[in-house]
Amino acid sequence: MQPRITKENPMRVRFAPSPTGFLHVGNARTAIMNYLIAKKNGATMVLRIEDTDMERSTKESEQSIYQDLAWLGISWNEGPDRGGDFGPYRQSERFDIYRNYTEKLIADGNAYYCYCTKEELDAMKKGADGEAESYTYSGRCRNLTADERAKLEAEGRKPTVRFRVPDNTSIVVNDRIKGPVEFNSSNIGGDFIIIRSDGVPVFNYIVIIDDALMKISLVIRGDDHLSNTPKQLLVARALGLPEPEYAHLPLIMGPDRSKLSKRHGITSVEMYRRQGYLPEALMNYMSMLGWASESGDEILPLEAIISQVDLKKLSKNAPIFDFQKLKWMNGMYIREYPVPALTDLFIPFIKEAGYNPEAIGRKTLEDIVTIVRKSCELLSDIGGLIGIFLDEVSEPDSDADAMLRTEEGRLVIAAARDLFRSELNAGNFASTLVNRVKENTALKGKSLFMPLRAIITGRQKGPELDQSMPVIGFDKCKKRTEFCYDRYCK
RNA sequence: GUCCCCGUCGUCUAGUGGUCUAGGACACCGGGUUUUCAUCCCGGCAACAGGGGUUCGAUCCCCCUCGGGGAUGCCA
Repeated sequence: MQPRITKENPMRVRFAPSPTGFLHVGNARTAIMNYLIAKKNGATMVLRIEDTDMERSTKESEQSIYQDLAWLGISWNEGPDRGGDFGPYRQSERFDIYRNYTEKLIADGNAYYCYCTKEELDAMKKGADGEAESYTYSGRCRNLTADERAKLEAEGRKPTVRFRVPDNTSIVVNDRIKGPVEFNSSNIGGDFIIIRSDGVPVFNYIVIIDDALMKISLVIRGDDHLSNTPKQLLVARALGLPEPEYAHLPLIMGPDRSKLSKRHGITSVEMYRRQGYLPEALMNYMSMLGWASESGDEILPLEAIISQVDLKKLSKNAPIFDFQKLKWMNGMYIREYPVPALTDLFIPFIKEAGYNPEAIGRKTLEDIVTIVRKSCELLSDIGGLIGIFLDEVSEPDSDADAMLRTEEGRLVIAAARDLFRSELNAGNFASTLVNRVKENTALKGKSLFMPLRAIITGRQKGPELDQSMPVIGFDKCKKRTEFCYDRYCK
């Protein structure tokens, strides 16, 4: 994506993850929406790393976020990894910037030092009629004199800095998705901490500074931030900073309607990749979560999604993540993908299943992929299927075993063995085998194919038999037939 | 508790004051094609949370109730 910061097109969006673990699909959706909207409008997309939670933030997480975004096909114009005119793009590298603003807030009387300890705060909460959740900070450090401060300081207390929330002030968030949402400053929880006692600033404070300084015009983020937006807006007003527009995306839910989390299933983008989802499919599914295209089509190329995406069309309801539908969509992508490229995508999963792609050969690989893709919803599904083509003998599974023990099964085994020993050759054995067994046994349809399938593949399900047999090859098919004869017909 | 958001098939959604017998997709069920499983095709099941208004007429507009979610951290 080329940056286009022009007078005609100053739109700037940002994705601001915390590097505290793998990229979660909920965050991925936020990233995707930012990307789609940026693409649609020719906007600049900023990637900002919000790493002020020193305990949980790691460099490895940051790297994995880059990787996961890149895998999805999301690119950005400015960020820690590629620079830009509004850096640094890691909050941990911007503390000097925040310090200046904090000093200004304190000088203007919009913020003050608070010497209450965690323990004292906890005690006050508990004291509040046992209703800890309705407690708001009393503001008891609001008007400390210099002497009082010095005394507290002498006790060895390290102060936090709190933002002084004005009384009874209306704050309206003009949200592009929700519409105008009105809050009153009196019930946003009282004076909130903006600098921890260790000197590290908190998210609610610096996020608005960064958005302003990075000239973000539209903040697209999760719904969970909506309630905190008035705090951020209050900070912006106290500091005289420009306010961005907002679009709060409804949160993605799990099947039980609570915030999607690990206990609902796979939630990290990384795991989707490892399980054999195609980035295009994940991208398609997540992009379309919450709205529908005009035609009603759900499988759309990225360009079509970009041209149709629109914040106004987004549903206000929190969608439930439908693992099944994503899987279906993935299967559709696997079936439509160009075979050479698809083969490349399958290769890691073939290796994982214990087979060596180099030894198999490109031609055979592509033949296998062509046949097998119809039975795959995930790339990893090939692991359970590829052995059919490559193993010397197919050990029958329980279904196949049961089939081969029947009278019909043994009849087919015997007939096939005779044919392999007499008239069949490597030329066109596949179709000949089917037709001659049919003639010799007078079986047809299911009762012909199921035993044959069991003999050749050891399964009752799988890729199309007449296409598979030529790829498996004459020798293996013969060997497997002899194997079955020895086991079931003696 | 308080503040805020949301409420159309099980799920994702389309929909508009009358054209709605509420449409599509996933899932599920049934049928067909495939000399077989799968793919593919066809069909079926299934929803406007409830109650008041406003209106000639409400799924759609307003209010209340109920239900769900989020926020309320020296997390982001």
